[in-house]
Amino acid sequence: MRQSKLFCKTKKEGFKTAEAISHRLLIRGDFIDQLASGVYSFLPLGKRVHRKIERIIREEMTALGAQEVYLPILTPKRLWETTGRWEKIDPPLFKLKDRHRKEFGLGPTHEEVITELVRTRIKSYRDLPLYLFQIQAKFRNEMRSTGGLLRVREFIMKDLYSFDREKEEAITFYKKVKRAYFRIFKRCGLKVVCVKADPGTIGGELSHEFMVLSDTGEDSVLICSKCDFGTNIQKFGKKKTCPQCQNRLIKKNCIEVGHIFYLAEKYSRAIEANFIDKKGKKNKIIMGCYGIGLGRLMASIVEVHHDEKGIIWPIEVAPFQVHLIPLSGKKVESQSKRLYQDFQAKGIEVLFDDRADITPGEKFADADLIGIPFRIVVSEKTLKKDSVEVKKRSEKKIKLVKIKDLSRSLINLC
RNA sequence: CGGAGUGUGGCCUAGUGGUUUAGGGCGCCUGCUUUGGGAGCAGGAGAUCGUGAGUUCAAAUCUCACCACUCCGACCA
Repeated sequence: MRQSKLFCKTKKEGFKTAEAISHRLLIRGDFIDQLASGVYSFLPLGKRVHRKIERIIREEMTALGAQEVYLPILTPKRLWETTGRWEKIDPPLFKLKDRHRKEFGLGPTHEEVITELVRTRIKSYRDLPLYLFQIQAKFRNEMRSTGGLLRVREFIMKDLYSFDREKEEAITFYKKVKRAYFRIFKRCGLKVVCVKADPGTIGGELSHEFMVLSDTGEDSVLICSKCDFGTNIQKFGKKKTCPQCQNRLIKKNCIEVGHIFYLAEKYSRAIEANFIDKKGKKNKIIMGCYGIGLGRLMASIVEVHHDEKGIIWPIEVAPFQVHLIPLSGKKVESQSKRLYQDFQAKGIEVLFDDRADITPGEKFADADLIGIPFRIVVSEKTLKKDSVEVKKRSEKKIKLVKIKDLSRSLINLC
């Protein structure tokens, strides 16, 4: 992508009342634009990052044997009444009426919808287990939105739903999802703590939250200073030492990026989603549901990976892998164009700062703000040695690399 | 929903009743110059001072109402 064509206007100053660092940096870097409180547009850079996160999640879901579906956002009132959540769900539904005065809710989660879908076509134990997921918009009528993308009213969420024959099978899958979640967050460059949680209005018997440790977090957890133990503060009471290794527990702020629930029969009972087992007996389908908020995850990555100059994207979620920055000069121009084409041919995602009449300082400042992992500077100085400068966004040191060796070393790094 | 705060060109802001036909910086447009950390000079465009009502000879400035956004509480991915 040529930066001169990129729909992105970075700002030198963000708005001062925003508390969350991710909020300020994503706005300044023009990744997102706010339309209303808790309602955001994703601009090309932001959309690219979001798509990378989607890709990671989609891969991990597919690896679990789950199949992707699309479920409606506009959902009829009667479906919500089967579980009593038309009135009771918290945060409340966004409700609206059609021209015939029929009532609908904008889906904040899809247990009812998917259970209804599965009910009409799963009748036999032979059809189970079944795992379906969706990556789409959810609407939540929150009391208040906060911290940019950290808590919003419209957002893209991955929801996975599991349908099993019995508890043991369902719990085994639950554990598999838990491991998949750790992989997802790791690929996003995040260390998470998984803690036992309260099922809330989703309901069910067992649930775990995945927490990213970050000062901006609204939640807090107790983590062990030595081992990997972590727990919810309310659940743990006043104890000060780790039950696993007896070392000291520390309180940390955190952001909830994922939540998994073992639902058992809660929804299959209400919606009468049954199957016939081997012995010909009717049973309720055993369910689980597993959510990740993509925008919140994206903001959490920024909360963890940034410095005073801007964002430092982990390679797998970066909007581009390489930021190619030519300084002035005829030779520089032709050489960098060649590099740009070469990278594209090799499948390296590159943002080419071909903007004219922009001083080096401004290019560098933008590069630091946008946070692409590798920066390559081409200048008269470097070309005298048939080289370019390669700098990692996460490091201070700059390396001179011979142009003939460049593509190969980059492919290894990306 | 309760509490606190803010609202002045796209962004950051000065201005707290009267030479304010609202000032500056960034950004934008034109021309020249410049090119290793957000450049320089010259010229230019762009604002019903959140909205409405009121007080006053006079309102961006005071009063009231409404709206919007931010932050704290509760809830959540």
